[in-house]
Amino acid sequence: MSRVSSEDIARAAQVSRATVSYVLNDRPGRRISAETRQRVLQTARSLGYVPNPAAMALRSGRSDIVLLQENAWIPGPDQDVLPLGSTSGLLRDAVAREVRAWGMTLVSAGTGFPLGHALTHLMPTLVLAPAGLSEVDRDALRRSRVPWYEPAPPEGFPEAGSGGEAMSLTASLALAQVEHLRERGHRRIGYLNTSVEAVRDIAEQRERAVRQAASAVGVECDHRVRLGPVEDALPECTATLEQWMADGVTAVACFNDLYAGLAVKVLRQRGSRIPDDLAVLGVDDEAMSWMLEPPLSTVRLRMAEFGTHLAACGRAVLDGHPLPPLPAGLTPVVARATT
Amino acid sequence: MSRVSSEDIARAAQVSRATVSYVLNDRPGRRISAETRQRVLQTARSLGYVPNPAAMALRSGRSDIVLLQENAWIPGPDQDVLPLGSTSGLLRDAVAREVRAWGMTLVSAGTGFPLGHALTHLMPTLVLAPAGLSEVDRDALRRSRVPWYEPAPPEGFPEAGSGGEAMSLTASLALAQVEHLRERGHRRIGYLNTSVEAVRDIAEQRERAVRQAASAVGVECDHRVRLGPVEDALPECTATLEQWMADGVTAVACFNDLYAGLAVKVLRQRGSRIPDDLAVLGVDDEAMSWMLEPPLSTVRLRMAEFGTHLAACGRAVLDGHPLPPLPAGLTPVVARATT
DNA sequence: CTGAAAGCGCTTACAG
DNA sequence: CTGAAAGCGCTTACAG
Repeated sequence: MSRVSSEDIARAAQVSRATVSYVLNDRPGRRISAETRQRVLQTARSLGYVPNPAAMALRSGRSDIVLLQENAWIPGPDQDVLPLGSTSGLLRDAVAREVRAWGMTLVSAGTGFPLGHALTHLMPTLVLAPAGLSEVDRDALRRSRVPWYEPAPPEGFPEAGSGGEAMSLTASLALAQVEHLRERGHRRIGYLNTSVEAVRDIAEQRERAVRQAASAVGVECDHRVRLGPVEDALPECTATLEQWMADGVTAVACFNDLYAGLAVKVLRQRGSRIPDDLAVLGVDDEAMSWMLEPPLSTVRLRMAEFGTHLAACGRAVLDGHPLPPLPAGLTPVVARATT
Repeated sequence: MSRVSSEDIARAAQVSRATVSYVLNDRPGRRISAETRQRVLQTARSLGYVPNPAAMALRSGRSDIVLLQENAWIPGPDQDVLPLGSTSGLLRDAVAREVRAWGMTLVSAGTGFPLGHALTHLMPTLVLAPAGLSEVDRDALRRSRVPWYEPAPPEGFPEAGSGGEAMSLTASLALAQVEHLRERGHRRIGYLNTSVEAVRDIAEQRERAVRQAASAVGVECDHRVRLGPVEDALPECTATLEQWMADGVTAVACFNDLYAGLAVKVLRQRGSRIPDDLAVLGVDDEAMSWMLEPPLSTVRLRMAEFGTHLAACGRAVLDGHPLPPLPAGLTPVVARATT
C-alpha cells in the first residue's frame, strides 16, 4: 500500500488540494463551509492520511523532528567509556512523550558525533541539549539557524529574598548533596570528581556548584580530586581518601554513584567504617546502588520530570515565550547507609 | 547563511543542474568530461554543498535515516522501569558509526511508542531491531514497505559437525553462562528470570536458550522463577533461593546483573556463603557489578562489536546479500568472586 | 557530452 | 467560499 496523498483525499472529497490543505491545517481567514470541512476531515481519516514529512520539510525548510543531543559518553571502539547512568533513557522517553504531543518526533543520534552532521541530515526544528553544547556545536546551530535549548550554566544561588527564583539543576543537585551532609553533622567535606574528558564541562560545573553550595551553607570544601575512569582509579582513590581522612575530612560528595561506589569499595578494603570514619554520598540512584554494602546514599535526579521540563523549555523557545522555571523537588536525597 | 543548493553550484560551475547531479551521484552511463567533473566537484566542495535531505526524501520516497528500535524499557511516568544496563548506549554508538560510514544517519526514537509513528514521520530507509520486534510493529513495517533487520530467534545450537554455524547472541550468552557454571562443577542450576513485561520476549528467549544449553551440556536446570522489578523482589527472591538450596541447586544463572545483584544481596542477608552455598552469575557486566560484595561474576555482552555486526546485517538486507554470521567471542565470561 | 522539463507532495499567495 | 499555479530541491528519462 502506497501512501495516501492530499491529492487522493481531494479527489475522494471532491474538492481541490488547496481546500484539503486549508481544512487540515485549520487556516484562519479562510472560510470553508462546515459541510465541506466535515467531508474533508472525514475522508482524510477514513483514508488514513498522514502528510508526507519529506514534502512538508521541503516546503517549510524544516522537518518535524526534534533532536535530543545527549553527550555523556566517550565514544570509541574500546571500552573506554563513562556510561551515563542507567537513568538517561528515562529522560529521553519523557521528552519523547512531550514532543510527540506536539505532533513532532523526538530523535537522538548517538553521542560523540559533531552536531553538524545530524543537523544537515535531519534538519530538525529544534535541538534540546540537556547537558549543554560545545562551542563548535553552537556554531553549527547558529549557521543553520536551528533554534535550540540548553540549560543555562549554574549562576550560583538565588539571592536571599529573590522569591524562590529558579535554580539550575546542577545547583539544586549540589545544594542537595551539601545540605544533606551538613544535616548529618559534617563540616569538612571532600569532592570526588571525574576527570573523564567526555563529561568535563558538566564535571566542572558540578564542582563549582558544590563549592558555592558549601560556602553558602557553611561547610568547608577545600579537598577535591578528579579521578580517571572508575575501573582504574582504585589506587589513586585510596591514597586520596586516606589523605583526606588524615586532614579531618568526614564526608565525600561524589560526581556520581560510580565514584561513590568506588569510594565505598576503597573504604571497605582498608577496613574503615562507613559512615563513621567517612560518609559517602553519590548522585543518580543507579539501579545497583542499593545493593552495595553498605547500601549507598545518593541524590536522585528525577529524570522523567526533568525531561518534561526540558521539553517545556524547548516549546517556549519555539514559541518565543519566557522559559518556565525549573520545578522544585527534582533532586531528592535518598538516604541509605553511607551517610 | 541559507543552504546552498545544486542550483547554486550549477551556476557557479557553469553547467546545468542535471550535470551537477550526474557527477555528484557518479551516474554510470553518463560520460562527463573529466574537466567538467573536476570543476563541479571542486565548486561543490568549496561551497560546502550538502544535498537537501527533504528534497532527496521527497524524490526517492525514502530518507537517509536508519532507525534503531530499542525496546528495553517500561515507559511510564512512574519509576516502574527496568533499565537496560548502562551498556545499551554502546550499541547505539557503534551502529551509528557504521551507518554514518554509509552516508546515512542513525536515529533512535525512544521506546514504548508504536513503531508506526516514527515510520510515518521519519520514513526511514531501514529499521534495526537488536532485541526483536512486536508483531504489531512488524505489520507496520510491512505496510510501509520499509526493510528491517532483527536477529532470528535462537533456534537451538548448531548440530555437531555443522562446521561452526552461526549461533544467535542469545544462544551464545546462554551457553556461556551454563558452560561456565559447569566448569565450576555445578550440575544442578537455577535460572533467575524477570517477569517485567517490557522485556518479556527476550526473557522468554533467554530462558529457553538456557534450558537448551543446560541439557546440551549435561546440567540440570529444572528450577526457574520469574521475579518482578528488582526493587520489590527481595522477599520473593529470598524464599525462592532458600527453596532451591534445599533442593540441591548449587548455582543460579540470572537474567542480568540486576537480578544477580539481588541474589547476592539475599544470600548475604541470610549469611550464606557465596559461591560455596550458592554461586551467582549475571549478564551485562554493569559498571557497578565489580563493586558488589563479593564482586559479581557475569557474562559480558560486547555491545560495540554486536552493534557493528547488527549494522552489517542491516547493510546486507539493504543490498540483498546474505547475512554475515555472528562473530565469535561476543559473550566472554568475566569470572569474579561469585562463581 | 549537456540541457530543458517533469514530477515527488506539500502550502500559500493570487485570482476568481 | 474555492481553484489553478508556483515553488521548495532534488533526480532522471528524454531530447539534442
